Amino acid sequence: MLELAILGLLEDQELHGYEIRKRLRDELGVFSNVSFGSLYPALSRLERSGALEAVEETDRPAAPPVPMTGSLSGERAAMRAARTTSTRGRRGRKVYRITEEGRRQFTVLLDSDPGPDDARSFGLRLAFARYLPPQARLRLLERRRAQLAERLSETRAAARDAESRLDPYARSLVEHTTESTEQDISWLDRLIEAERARVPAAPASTRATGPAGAELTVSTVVREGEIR
Amino acid sequence: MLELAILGLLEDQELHGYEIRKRLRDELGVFSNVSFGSLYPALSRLERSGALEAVEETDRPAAPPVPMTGSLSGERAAMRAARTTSTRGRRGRKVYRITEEGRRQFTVLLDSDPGPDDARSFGLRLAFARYLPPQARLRLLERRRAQLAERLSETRAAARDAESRLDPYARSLVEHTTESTEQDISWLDRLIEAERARVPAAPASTRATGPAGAELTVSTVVREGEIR
DNA sequence: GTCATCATGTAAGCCGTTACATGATTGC
DNA sequence: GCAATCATGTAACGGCTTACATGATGAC
Repeated sequence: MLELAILGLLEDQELHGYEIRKRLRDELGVFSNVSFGSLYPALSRLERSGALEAVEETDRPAAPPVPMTGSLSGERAAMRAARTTSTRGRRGRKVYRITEEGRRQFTVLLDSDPGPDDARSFGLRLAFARYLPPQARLRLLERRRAQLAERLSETRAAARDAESRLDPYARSLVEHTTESTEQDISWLDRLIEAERARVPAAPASTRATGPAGAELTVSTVVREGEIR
Repeated sequence: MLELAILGLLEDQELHGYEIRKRLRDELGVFSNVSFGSLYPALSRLERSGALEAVEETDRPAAPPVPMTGSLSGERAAMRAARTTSTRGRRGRKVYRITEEGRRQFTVLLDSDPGPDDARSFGLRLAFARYLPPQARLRLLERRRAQLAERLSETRAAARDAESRLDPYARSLVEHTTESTEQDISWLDRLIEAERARVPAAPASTRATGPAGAELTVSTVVREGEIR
């Protein structure tokens, strides 16, 4: 999940760790305040797996790759020079760039079914939906809709059973959750409709017409970024 | 969190593990499908800490306390007898009962501030709100409201900055999330109002009148139980 | 000079998960 | 007899958190 988010951010531009954290918080809303304790190890993993390549930033933006020399003193000197000469001396920040392999991994991650989907992973995928081919985009939306619909009907069945012994607080909670889910579903319906209009040549897949049209009143929307 | 949920369920009645799992799923909605891998260890911990006491179920519901004798063979025999004689022979289920110490722990857990509150923990606490004294109930609601309000204004600020580079999908996501949060907040406002009406002798605390009245358009409701 | 912010990282731990192992009871 | 459900547990692992350690730079 975190790796998906990182790769997605780096699709657009190269960034260093600290900045990635900011974007995750402000841009994506998801992962409000990822901790460095999980961010930096994730970056290392991605680098080891060949999805990212890191460049010690020397001076100006878009500096030449500067392959690691192994000569520490040399690199220190370069850094010091950069510091004195230019815009603003920065500590050696590690700027990450996505590789072809990384792009491939991103596509795979983005399009894979996360099983019992939670809101966060859906929110994240939707935020990167522009990188998905139209049919995959539609599949993402429909999958989510189906899950919410199923949840909603289960919740309703359970609520019918337990309603009598529910106190006002629990009841209000259940009702509010149900309403929210319903709104999430109708939001998804709008997105799905818009998406179908954009791709009228939709190869009427069995999945799309089957369970999706069955019932209309399901829900539980995005609500990622809840953890803070 | 799990322990809070378990203690809350057992406030009402004694239950065995398998049944607790069901209730967690159907009644509370939270923890849809807690795994046994976390449920049973949690029960053991609670028992060790003295919050629960376990009785091997012998036969009829509401069997006499049957203090542990230490004589395994004796208990086994009782079980076997029960199996043959009565309603339906069951495997030796371990029925848990909350102790006074457990009730104390429950109260503490329920009323403690879970720091950066996530939706799940709020939902859970609200479901057990009947066990809270009125002022604590009000505090819970106001705390949650304040958190949502803060989140909302942060999201809005971030959205203003980043709006230009947001594609339609991300933008729709942000908008929908914002709306949901607003609705969550107004739901909370209704609950708070109702609560204040019930306790007109509210000792006008500084926390209540200060930040809570500042802005009206914040939100992000319950949405627990998302993980399934 | 010292404080806030930027910047990177490690270590330990929490809280949950899946997968595995076991076995009794009920219904077909 | 066999499968589904009830019932309890252990082991390994996952993904994130907090707390800690370190240090540069810029503003006051």
